[in-house]
Amino acid sequence: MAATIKDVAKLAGVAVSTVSYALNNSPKISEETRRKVFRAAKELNFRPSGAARNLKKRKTQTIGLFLYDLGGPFYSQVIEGVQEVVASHGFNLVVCSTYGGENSSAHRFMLEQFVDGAIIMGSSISDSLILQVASESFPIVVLDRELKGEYVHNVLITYEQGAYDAVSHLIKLGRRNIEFLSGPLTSFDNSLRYNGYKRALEDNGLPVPKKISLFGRCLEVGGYQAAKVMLAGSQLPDAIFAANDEMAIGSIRAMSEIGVRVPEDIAVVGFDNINIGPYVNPPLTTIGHSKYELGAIATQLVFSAQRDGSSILLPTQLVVRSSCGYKDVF
Amino acid sequence: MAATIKDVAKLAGVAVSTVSYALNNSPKISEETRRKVFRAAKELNFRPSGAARNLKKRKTQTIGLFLYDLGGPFYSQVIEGVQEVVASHGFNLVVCSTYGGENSSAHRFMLEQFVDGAIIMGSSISDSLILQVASESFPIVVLDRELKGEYVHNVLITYEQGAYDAVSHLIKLGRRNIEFLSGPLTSFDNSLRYNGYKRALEDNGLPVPKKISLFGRCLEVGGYQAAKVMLAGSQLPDAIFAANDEMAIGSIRAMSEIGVRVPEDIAVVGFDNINIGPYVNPPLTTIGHSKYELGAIATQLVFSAQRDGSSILLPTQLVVRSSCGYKDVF
DNA sequence: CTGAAAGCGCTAACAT
DNA sequence: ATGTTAGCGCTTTCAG
Repeated sequence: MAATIKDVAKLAGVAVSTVSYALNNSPKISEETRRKVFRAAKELNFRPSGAARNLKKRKTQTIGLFLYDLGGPFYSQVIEGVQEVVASHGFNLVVCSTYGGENSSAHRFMLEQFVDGAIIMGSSISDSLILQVASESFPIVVLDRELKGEYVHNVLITYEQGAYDAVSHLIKLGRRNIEFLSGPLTSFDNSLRYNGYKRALEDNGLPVPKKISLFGRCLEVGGYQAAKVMLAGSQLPDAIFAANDEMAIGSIRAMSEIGVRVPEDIAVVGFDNINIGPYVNPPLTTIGHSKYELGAIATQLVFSAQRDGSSILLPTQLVVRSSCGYKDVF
Repeated sequence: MAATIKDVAKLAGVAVSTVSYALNNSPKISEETRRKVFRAAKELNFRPSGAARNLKKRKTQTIGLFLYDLGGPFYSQVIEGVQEVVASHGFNLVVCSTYGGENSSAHRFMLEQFVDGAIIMGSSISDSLILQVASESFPIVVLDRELKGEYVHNVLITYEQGAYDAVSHLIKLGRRNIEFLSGPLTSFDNSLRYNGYKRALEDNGLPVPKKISLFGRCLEVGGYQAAKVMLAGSQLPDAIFAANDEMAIGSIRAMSEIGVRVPEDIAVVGFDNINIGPYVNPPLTTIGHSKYELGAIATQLVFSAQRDGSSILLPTQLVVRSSCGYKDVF
């Protein structure tokens, strides 16, 4: 049985309240008593119970970051941004998966108020749940959807514009037959990217293909498979705009396997500017945005404790490498 | 003020214990009462307090995964392995950074028994802390060091052998002057890799360079910088064995910048087989090990609840791509 | 400066 | 099948 504050009090010959004060460095306690208490605590190998403290204080001093999939090249940088500012506030950060729906750790943590605030990315926590639990004592910021409510903030990225820029770039380079490698249709991000794609085509008087290629989640294999079937078609596009870099990379792999040259035969633009980008062959032209900043700003919003939900928009920028052709650099 | 179980009891016109039983689906409760309770709970927007439950039950049903840096291509797969088996036990998973030493979330969580078990990777949680807190009710598994104690388990990878294999591969391919791109000297993993390197050289009657290249943590830039200075030296090696893939990739970047050809002039082997490996140019020959399995097995060990610390050793294998030359494939 | 005591919200005997 | 009640370990008035 682990020692409690009571045991420490007994050993030190003081009251429990004194122990509590001493351990929390309250100025009320004399140096001598404090030392006695610390000695006793060490001797008993005392470790305070976080659960008891949380219960009493009705706070946990921790922020939750809830993501669908904890791996993923995209997330790692936003995690860093979050981590940094959470730590600077002296809070703890837990990152949990939303995988598993109702039974996911993230769900339980939200419901059971294990955290004092949350940053949510990915759609597997429902709007209604978020609105239900958000409150002054539990601010929430969502990263990839528009959701209005008290104590819920949004930080968004100009994905639509980014997609528009990507496709415009392709068009400027002379590509005319540009196909979209899509992520899940239910994804807000994905639809934004599709919209930008469509608008760029229309603004340039190009027809919008009704067919879009789609293979499950935005993973490398998804891009690979989608490209495989695209390549098996009768008429090849001269460019691909992928909903994200991983899919773009997958598509490049599929093409190189059958000898289609990138960018000579087919140009490729990705989205997100993940770390691998510069290393693939050819180095990937893509749309970048600051993932670190996304995390950091979101976290600041959590701490801002504003009742009125704000909505922050972060820019994207085209990052030119060579997967669209050497005219890329101009 | 959020509703408590007491409020629910009052509204439903039953005792608090009845509410508790009902909400926890105890069979003791009649269907009718259960429904009444659920209705009341819903009406009050009742959410149970995890803190109170944890305090009462002295368990949290959550496992902590403590890593130094939550991003990193290496970790993502081990996280997946952990996530999966934690979920299959119906537990929650929190992943926290050990960054910040004593004040890191990970530290606090260990100390304040926020989790029922921990998986620790990276050395910033001290051996003594681990031994201090490990117990029947708090099993710990460490992933990258040997540490014996009750309720502490190790899962290790045959890094030494992997390094041996990597360097032997290089030697078989005719390379004689092989340099080691080292990670932090304090790192257990790194020293294992160095030992394997050294042993392979010795077994083949090759001299062991006293110089090793070293630039901070095992990151891409570290490899880049280390390679830069190496390349500035008078006598170039004909091969590089990097302590991990990221450094290997960084070194390749440094070389391609000044026109040193890989593998013609200098062959490169990495370590860890991270996801990017196949995409860099040239595709990286490396030493692989199953990171998913590492996480999954570690987690099973947490749940095994054995008093005697066990130590599991996972194998590595050479994965041949083309950064060591086309004779690679044989 | 220190001690006594009242809970925080829940669970689980135990009693009915 | 349901109610009463005693804590879990801590913080924090309030008294001294």
